[in-house]
Amino acid sequence: MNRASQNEHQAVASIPPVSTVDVKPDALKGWSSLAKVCELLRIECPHSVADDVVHFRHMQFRPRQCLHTIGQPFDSLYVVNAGFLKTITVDEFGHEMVLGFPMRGELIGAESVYRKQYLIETVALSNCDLIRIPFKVFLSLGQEHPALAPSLFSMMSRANAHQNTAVNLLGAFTSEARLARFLLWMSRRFAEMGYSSTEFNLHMSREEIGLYLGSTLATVSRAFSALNASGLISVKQRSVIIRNLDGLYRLARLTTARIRLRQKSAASPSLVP
Amino acid sequence: MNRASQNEHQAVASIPPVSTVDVKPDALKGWSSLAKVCELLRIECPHSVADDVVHFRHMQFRPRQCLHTIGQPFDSLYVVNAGFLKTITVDEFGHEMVLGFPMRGELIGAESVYRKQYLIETVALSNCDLIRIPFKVFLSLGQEHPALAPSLFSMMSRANAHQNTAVNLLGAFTSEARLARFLLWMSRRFAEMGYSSTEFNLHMSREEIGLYLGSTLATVSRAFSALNASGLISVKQRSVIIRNLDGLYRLARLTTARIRLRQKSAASPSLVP
DNA sequence: CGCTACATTGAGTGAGTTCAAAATGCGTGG
DNA sequence: CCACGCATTTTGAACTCACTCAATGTAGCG
Repeated sequence: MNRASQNEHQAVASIPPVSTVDVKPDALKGWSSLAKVCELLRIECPHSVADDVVHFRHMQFRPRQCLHTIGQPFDSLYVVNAGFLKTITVDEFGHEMVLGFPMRGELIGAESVYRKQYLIETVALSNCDLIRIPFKVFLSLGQEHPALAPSLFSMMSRANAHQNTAVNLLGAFTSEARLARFLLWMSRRFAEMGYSSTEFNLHMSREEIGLYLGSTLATVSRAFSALNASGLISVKQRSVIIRNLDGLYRLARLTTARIRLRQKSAASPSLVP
Repeated sequence: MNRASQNEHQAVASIPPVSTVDVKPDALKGWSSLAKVCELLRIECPHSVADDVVHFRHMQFRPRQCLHTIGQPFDSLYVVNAGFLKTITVDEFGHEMVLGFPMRGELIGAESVYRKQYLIETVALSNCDLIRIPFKVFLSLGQEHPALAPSLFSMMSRANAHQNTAVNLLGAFTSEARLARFLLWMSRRFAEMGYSSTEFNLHMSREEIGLYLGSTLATVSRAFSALNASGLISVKQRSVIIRNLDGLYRLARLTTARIRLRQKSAASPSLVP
């Protein structure tokens, strides 16, 4: 229930270096127990295996580093312990699409199991600390600890469900509504991680957001400016402060064009137009 | 090869004509072996369990019938043996989104495992014959037949990967290019099912396609008309004949100038040197 | 203090949405 | 068999949002 880390907003603009938020202390241990992994993924970990001898190796990545590229043989899943990443795919004629932005507690690689090769490319957007789960170990866990099997399937399922929520973002037609939904969704995810739900740093560029939301760099930037001008958020570079949650919700629910920032004065009465 | 079935439109819940196309003969048996299910899903089925005593029950649905609604307790996965369906979700504001169109050989429900309740609503678009896999049985399979476990995870993974391919369709292309991609994708799926890849019946309405592709009924209809007029396809209501596959491909790769996002990964060598 | 990335903003245009009317197909019932 | 009604689809006309191109502004880094 802690509302940790108010430390980024203005701070981010001025103080760039290795944030203590991005790399938690315990990431430095180098190994994590199964219980820790389960906790990260928010799935049940039967007591019978809680003190298991199996431990998982941590791996650190720096911005722009790739975990894996498309076509590479699949061997491991990853669980994000700290940091921010993006997953992308390149279609049959070289068009790049952004599929998601994995964060703490999320599983990477679930879609690549069945083909035995990675279908996506995963790139670190910040310093990252990931827990590597060799798929062989993953399988053996299910064998040796029957009580754990349901959780393993839950892991896979959650990754799938996550994709669906992402699709929901695209349901809004106007760029501003899509961005509003995106921000609300990010807000929720930051809250789940124990960070502030109103002040956070998006670690991706405008272009990456655009590719994710199905629009362009310029449009995303304009949408940010519009939300900023209407007082719903404050945005400076990649750090965002949500000023008016209800207003954002109202905007996010708009599926259709027609009325947009016509209601901006209603959204923030404090700001005189 | 069997043509697409023109046999159903809005065959209401009054007439249950069992189509010989949509419901294959062997679907009438009522039960399927594990081997059959694996074959449908195109995953390996170890010989050791091929003659297993476990059998799965078939269920028939008629157009507009729901398999399950959102929030209902999750208990079973389904594998499509015959027929066409849609999966939808309703976001927090009541807006409906179409997530996919499951067809023969696809798994339904993978995203709902971890919450123990269905996150989606699945609706039959035609007469359907589905194989029900109670999740308890699914779990016990992994326990009793270790050799099968990898395949079970593959099933989950495939459902996930499927979602990703779907996202690819939504790239910021023109409506005609999106529709072209959609048709090519459907063509491939029909081919995989053993049907004609050039003549088939889309069982969904223009509106459902629109909700899936992120545009509107009218735009989808116009795109159909344009493709029809250009001779790439012939379309009459929901039945489509692909006349010029190469032309469709050319159109599908056509992008309203969306390029770039140059990748310069610091560590792993990327696809393009 | 440059350099290079990224972000903001402007102007013009085309594509897609909206609203609305007409047309088509299909089932029902006269 | 045809007339009618309903649902879906097609098409038209106006509007406007978002894309493209391009210039300017702002960080961050050597």
